[in-house]
Amino acid sequence: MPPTRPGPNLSRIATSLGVSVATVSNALSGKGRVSEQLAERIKEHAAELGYVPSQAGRALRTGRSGVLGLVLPDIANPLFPKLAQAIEFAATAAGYGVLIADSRGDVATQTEAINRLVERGVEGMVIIPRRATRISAAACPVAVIDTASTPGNTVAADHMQGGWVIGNHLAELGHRRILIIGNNPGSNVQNDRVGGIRSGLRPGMSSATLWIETLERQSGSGCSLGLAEKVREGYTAFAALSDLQALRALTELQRDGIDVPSVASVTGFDDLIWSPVITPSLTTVAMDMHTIAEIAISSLLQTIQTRGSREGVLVESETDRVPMQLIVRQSSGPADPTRIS
Amino acid sequence: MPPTRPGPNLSRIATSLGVSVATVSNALSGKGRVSEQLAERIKEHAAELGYVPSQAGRALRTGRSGVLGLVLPDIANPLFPKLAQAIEFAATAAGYGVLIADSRGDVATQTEAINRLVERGVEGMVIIPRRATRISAAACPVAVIDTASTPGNTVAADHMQGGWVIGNHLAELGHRRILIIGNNPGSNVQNDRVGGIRSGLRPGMSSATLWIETLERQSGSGCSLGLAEKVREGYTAFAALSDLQALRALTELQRDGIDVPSVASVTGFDDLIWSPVITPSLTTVAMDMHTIAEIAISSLLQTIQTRGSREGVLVESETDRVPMQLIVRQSSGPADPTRIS
DNA sequence: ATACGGAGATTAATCGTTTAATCATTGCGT
DNA sequence: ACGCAATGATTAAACGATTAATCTCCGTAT
Repeated sequence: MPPTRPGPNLSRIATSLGVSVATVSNALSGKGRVSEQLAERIKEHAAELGYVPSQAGRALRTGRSGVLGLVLPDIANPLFPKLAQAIEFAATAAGYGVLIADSRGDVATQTEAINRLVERGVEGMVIIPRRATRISAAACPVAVIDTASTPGNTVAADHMQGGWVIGNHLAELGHRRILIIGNNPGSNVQNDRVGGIRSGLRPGMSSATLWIETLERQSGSGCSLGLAEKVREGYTAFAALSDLQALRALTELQRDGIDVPSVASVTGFDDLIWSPVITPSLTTVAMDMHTIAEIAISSLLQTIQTRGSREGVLVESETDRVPMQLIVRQSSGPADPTRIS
Repeated sequence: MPPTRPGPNLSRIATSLGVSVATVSNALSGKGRVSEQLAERIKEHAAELGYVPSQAGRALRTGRSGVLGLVLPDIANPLFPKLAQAIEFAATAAGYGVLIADSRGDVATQTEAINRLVERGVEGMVIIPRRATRISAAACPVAVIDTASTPGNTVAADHMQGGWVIGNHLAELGHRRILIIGNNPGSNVQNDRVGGIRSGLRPGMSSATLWIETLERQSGSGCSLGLAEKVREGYTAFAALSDLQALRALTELQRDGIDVPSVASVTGFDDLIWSPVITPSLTTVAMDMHTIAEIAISSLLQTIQTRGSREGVLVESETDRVPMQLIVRQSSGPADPTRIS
């Protein structure tokens, strides 16, 4: 009982016009030798019938599914919407579909998710690895988006440079003591950002780093970061490694009656959805997701074309880091001259 | 030049074991009549060779692609990660893959995105419609997740009840004047929430509604909401229709030196990522994404099974609204007795 | 002895598309 | 006229999996 498919197919168009299937295929794809008029007639008729080619049939014949996989091991990451959108856009522009797979943070599930994608016949995939998990080559070309210092990284924002931009920005505003607020010391991205920030500081400036996960392991999750105390100690700027942590810092400061930015400046990373709308709006650096996705997809597709879609390769690209852009808003300002030591 | 596919297929296994393809297929699917021992041998050998069935071949023959579509017309919505995760989880559990499509807010693009999914052979799709766009039945079963008052809605959080819970919560805290803060008056979801909140208020309480988009059209985007003034007017509670607006309200109040919650309470909707970590942490109501996704997927699959995957139907489910759950945190508290009129 | 039944396997058709190979027709140069 | 090439179309063979139909034994009942 082969299920009778209702949609028109090549053969239906063919018999209906009294020509052969091959001719119809050629006419629609513009590949073989078909006369102008006939090709035109065929196209018209196909459109009339609302013909949509069966991806299944095509995939079977050509071995190309026209689908890429997107693996998100850390889907809770709030920058995911932008990323997914950019990837989907780039893939769609190239005529590909995007199959998502989520591993909910679990490494075993990640492997399984990758396998599922392979079974579904993806020609390649884009992986945003969860914290420093090493991607063992899958059964197809893989593009990794993480950070330049991650081995096997294909392309990513230039987190170092982004850090530098922030460090430099705070330096120019006259800040001397900077507290860097990160989430997890095991993250390659966050470490690169820390390094970047430090490289942007001037002689005479000092910085310390506060890791929230470490703190919360002692004081419980959702605990105070003790920033008011830090302010008393002389810190005038808080450079968070993500807008989420920046938000946490900002609200804590405000709650404790410390004005931002007149008393202390706060900066973030990634330009997440809330950054423009909070008060004060958040100074941050944005990744150029569009370009990153573009590069990831195009080098992925190039690898697929040259080496086939069944070989497990880590895709490389000429441009492996894309500059981040500083967005100055209201949360950063000149250091209070009365408070700098 | 049919590209030679490297992976083992049924026929390779068959010849390698000296049996027929059909037998191998039967053994692996457990369908036909194959002796115990032979079936065992075949399975072993298949596993050894790392056989993965070609979805293309299977899809072509059976007409079932094993793939569902997820249409997100407003992918920038920060609740997307949770949603995508829940949908992907439910679909994976049912043995389906999830193809995403984004229409970037554009209605024309939305139609095109739906068509692309159909071309890719999805058996059905889940659509989260952008603001009140009516989903004209596509060429396959469609489950809509929006709100109960949307015609054609399959399942959604019970936004009315969620609103009621918030209204009731504020009433119990002794608030009298409530300002409801929404984004867009054209959103079904937001309107249901407004109605819900009002229904939770007690006699003697009053509420007004502030639509941010309307305000921004006059005063420019990112403008102040003028909440300090509202506080002076006697409002003691601000009920935002989304955590994003709640965050905006909260930071604006704090910036203006108004303490939350001792002077004014703030509540949100959706329990977005930042709600637990800001200071004060945000009182909100959460959607049960897991259950919603579960219901959407299972009724979608049921429709596909009974009516086939080529008929454009709006899927219905017995349970069309899933209760929301109040999460009381620090941003809401008793109304200041000296300030209630 | 013959027919029957059933288990265990194979044959072959089919899904829809692509494409190399082939065939038929016509025009054109010598 | 005859061969040759170009053009326009057809034939047929895949791709890989599924499945209805068929075939082959072999044991057993009539």
